[in-house]
Amino acid sequence: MQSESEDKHPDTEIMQEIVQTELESSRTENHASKKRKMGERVVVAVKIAENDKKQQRNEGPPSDCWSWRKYGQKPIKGSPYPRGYYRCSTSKGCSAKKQVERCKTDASMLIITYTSTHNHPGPDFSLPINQKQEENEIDSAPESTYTQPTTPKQEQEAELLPRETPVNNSEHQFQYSQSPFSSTTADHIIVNQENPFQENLETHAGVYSEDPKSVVSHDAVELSSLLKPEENDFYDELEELPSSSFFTAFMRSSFCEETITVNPS
DNA sequence: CGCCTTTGACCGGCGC
DNA sequence: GCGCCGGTCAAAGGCG
Repeated sequence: MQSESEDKHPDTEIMQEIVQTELESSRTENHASKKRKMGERVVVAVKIAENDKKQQRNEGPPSDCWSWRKYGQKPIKGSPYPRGYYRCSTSKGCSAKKQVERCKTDASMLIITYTSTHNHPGPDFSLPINQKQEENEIDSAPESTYTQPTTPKQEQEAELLPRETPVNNSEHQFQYSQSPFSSTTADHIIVNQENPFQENLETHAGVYSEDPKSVVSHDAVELSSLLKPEENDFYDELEELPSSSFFTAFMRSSFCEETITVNPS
């Protein structure tokens, strides 16, 4: 499988996506007690093109501007498809990981779970080396308090949006460090609306910030309709997310190139 | 030669 | 305490 090496030429046709997060930690101790300790997670459901043989046949993860190295694969109980474990190989020491699995009821749907964060700018980023180093230093603290998930989807979405949101310098740098994106991916993305992300921005991001539950459940319905009942608890949890959660912040950052400040402390 | 995937083993968390 | 399960490690082999 050389799908990773073909990363820069994604075949993935992204038709639909649902983004959700889980918060780690003491604040969600009930959840934490149920699941293993894990950092912030961002789950992205990606529908791949039906004619995408590579994606259909195998677990070739949707491409993005990061390079990922597979470090494991495990069959998941209750799912006919294995889950692949990937680690960011763009930068040594980057703790970003992702898990790729298929929706068990819809093989064309990939469930990608991002964990941890990239502690380095994206590969195509035009930041000067010394600036990258600075950011690495800044974010080198293993359990950085302002960790926020970085998803390639985020990058792709951002690329589709007009960059009309200037932010102040330091924040902008951070945003880049957490959410770099490459122009090499966007032209491969086919969406089923003229500007779905713009619409998302208007219809989702705004609502998320006010009432995440309603939107989350709305989106969850779409995916949960594809899932077997036992998978729905996944979304049940989601609905319990605090409204001021990192999820809200993530959604904001996902749909617009705005700086977010995640500072739990 | 370096980087990647594959795959079985290992480990720790969790439920019973 | 035990077994199940998910996540990670690491050796081996492949590929460009």
